[in-house]
Amino acid sequence: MSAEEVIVRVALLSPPFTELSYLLPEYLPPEAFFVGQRLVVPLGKHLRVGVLLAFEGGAPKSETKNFTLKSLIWPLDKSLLLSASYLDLARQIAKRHLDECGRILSSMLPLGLRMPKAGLRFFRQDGVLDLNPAQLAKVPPAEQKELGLLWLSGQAEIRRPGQSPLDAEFCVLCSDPPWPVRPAAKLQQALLELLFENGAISRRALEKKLGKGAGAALAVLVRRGLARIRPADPEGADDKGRGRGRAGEKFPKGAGANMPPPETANARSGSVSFALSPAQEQILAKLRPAALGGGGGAHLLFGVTGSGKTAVYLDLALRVLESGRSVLLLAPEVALAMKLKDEAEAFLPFSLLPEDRRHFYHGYQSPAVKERLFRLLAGEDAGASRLLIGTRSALLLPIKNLGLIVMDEEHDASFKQDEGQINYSAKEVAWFRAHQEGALLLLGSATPDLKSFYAAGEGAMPLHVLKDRVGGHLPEVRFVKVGKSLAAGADSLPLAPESLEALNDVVRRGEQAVILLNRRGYAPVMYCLDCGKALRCPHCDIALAYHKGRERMICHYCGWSSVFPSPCPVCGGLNFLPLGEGTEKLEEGLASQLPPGTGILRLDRDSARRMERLEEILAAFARKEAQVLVGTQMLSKGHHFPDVTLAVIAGADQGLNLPDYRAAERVFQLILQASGRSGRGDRAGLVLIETRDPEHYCWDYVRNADYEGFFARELALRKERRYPPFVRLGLIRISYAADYARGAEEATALGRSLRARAGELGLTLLGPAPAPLSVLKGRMRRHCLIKGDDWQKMRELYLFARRSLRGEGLSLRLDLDPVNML
DNA sequence: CCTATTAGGTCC
DNA sequence: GACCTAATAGGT
Repeated sequence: MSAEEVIVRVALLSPPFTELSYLLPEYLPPEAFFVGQRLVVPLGKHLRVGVLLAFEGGAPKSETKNFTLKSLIWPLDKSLLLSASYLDLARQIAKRHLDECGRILSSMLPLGLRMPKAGLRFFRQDGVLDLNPAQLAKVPPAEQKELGLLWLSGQAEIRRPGQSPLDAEFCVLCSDPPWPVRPAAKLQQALLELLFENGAISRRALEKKLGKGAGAALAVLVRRGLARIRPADPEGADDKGRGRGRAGEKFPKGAGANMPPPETANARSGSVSFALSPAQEQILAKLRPAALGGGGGAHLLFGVTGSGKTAVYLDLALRVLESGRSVLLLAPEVALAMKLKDEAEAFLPFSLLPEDRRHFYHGYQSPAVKERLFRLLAGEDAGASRLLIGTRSALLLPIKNLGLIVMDEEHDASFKQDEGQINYSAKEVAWFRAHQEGALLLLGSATPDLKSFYAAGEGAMPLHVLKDRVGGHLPEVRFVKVGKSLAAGADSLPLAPESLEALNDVVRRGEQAVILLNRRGYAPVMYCLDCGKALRCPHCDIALAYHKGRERMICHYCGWSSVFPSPCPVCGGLNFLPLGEGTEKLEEGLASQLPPGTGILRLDRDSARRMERLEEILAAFARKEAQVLVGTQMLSKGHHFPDVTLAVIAGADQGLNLPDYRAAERVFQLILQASGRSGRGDRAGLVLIETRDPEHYCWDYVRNADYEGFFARELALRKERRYPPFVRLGLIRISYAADYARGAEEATALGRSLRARAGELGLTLLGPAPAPLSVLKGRMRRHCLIKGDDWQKMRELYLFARRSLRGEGLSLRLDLDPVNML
């Protein structure tokens, strides 16, 4: 076999995400390639980006394969971007979830790094030659050879896309619904809805989604000030240049207002002091050596709201940075990450850490910004210490030389990714990263995940407790029984009379209140009075929620929406009755029940889809432009409003009856977090919890903010019912097209054979039962719940399930330790 | 008998 | 995911 025939293994970064083998092209020597390099490869008629995973040593086993190998086209990296440890991370996750490495990598990388859109520029004697990968593939061999030489001698560069104005220009929404456009302007409507749902989008993507003519519609919207076109990369190289679109920079001053401005911190750089309490000192005495020793491992910090966990994080961060290693601080939400950033900025001396080594990262940032930071961190030599603050996705950046990872609010469900097809958890990535780097992983929460707290109790990880609130008092908690207003009509009171009274008092005293209702929209159900049916999503077996502001009926599970009002699809009737209430209706109803002129703001995914709007709302409330803030669980987390003295939690029971073994834990965490919003200043706080079932065991512990009591009680229940942390839980999700007649039968048959196999493996298998959301996005869904004590056995069972499928129309997914049981 | 539609498998 | 192929249904 000729020596030139080198074969490489490549993981594709777009569907089908499989690993495939390619020959190296003749025009480049093997030395031009390395593991971790991104490559343009041909697949069928198209080009894809793949990552070089390995060089396949031996000669091709041609007799076993009935296809001819193709050569890859061209490398996309000149220097190492995806390090061995980065690939290892992806491979580990892939292995644990029985997924393709390529799919995992693709979910980890910024958009620009997965696209074969790059342009290659060659510097020849006679001038510059620009080629895209497709053109490159068609260049005659002799010339390819010449280009190969140019590449090797450094006379070539890879140009990122963005040349075309279609890619460089992003459309962004700059107004909120309802939009003043003619109902007949279908395209404009669709465009606005698209921007509302997806955020900023490039013009190319826009034209692809909405077809030709989208450009004209966009022009109209821009002219009318409803949308705007901005560069793909608003945080351009000249960082200070344009203030407008820079997401992260103008966070409400309210959040960090009690902190000294950065200049102050800078001035006293040498001896930074955050007056630490004895309790904090005591904990730090143990954590500092753990963080500085380089031994890695995870620690749990359990500290009630307001006990000063942040001070502990920042002190540790400071020490680790001083020791020359990098620090990653994670919060479950952008707004919280920003708050953390403000606090860090005030606390950490600039002399220790200049601007260019502090980074902020979150999902709202544009792909170009994400890619720039990715490249910056990947190109870094291990050495410089950096501070990176952000949300869960920041974990996927290739930051080197990590000494500390902090996950604040570690119990938060948003740390487990659940969108789309990927379901790995940030915590698992954090564990692995910490292990790789010998970094300390610090999990902090006022209401730790039961599993974490249990693990700590079992000695699996050290536990540190901060018991005392520094400043502020525990709020008083009262329960308000809501009666049988269930059948009452649309004009019933928005809240229980007792809550309204307390709310009025607070407003009259000039203080502030937050009201939490975990249901967005105006009304969760809309009945047709003519045929008595509720409006339903055509793809899911779910009632559509009425969103008054957007003038639409929306499916909260798949996002499908239709214009409202329009005739009932069943009977054509035009008389409707909205039933139940969401944040929109609550906001509206409150206006008439409070003193005239009372400011009411609403914070939920509808009102704060655009990040600028989220900031505006929080800032306006912090400036006391409104007395009442109504919102979903978005506002339960961590925001600090000193003048809030009342928190009303409406519909507190909703969560309790969900078909999920953690229902009580979630409600407990949510309410404790939310009640932490009340009475953080020097005035006493009051928390009112509206419930139909004041007897529920959960409330006893909520009343006294007794996490440990709740923990003990809940743990006993879990043990009795065989749920985590006493067993491990897995879910095999079975789905099939809704019109596939044999689906139910085949699922049952599969379940039968799985049960037998599960027995052999020592696992318990329940189901397949219809999933709680049994029809979603036009697919029937069933679940098999697996209980056992061995993840590997569950993987085996899943593999068995895949193998035993014989062309049935079923599709399967494995979800280990599911967060979402619906 | 011919064309439009769809299900299923493959891409290296 | 996007494409190709074969198999099918429906239409003239």
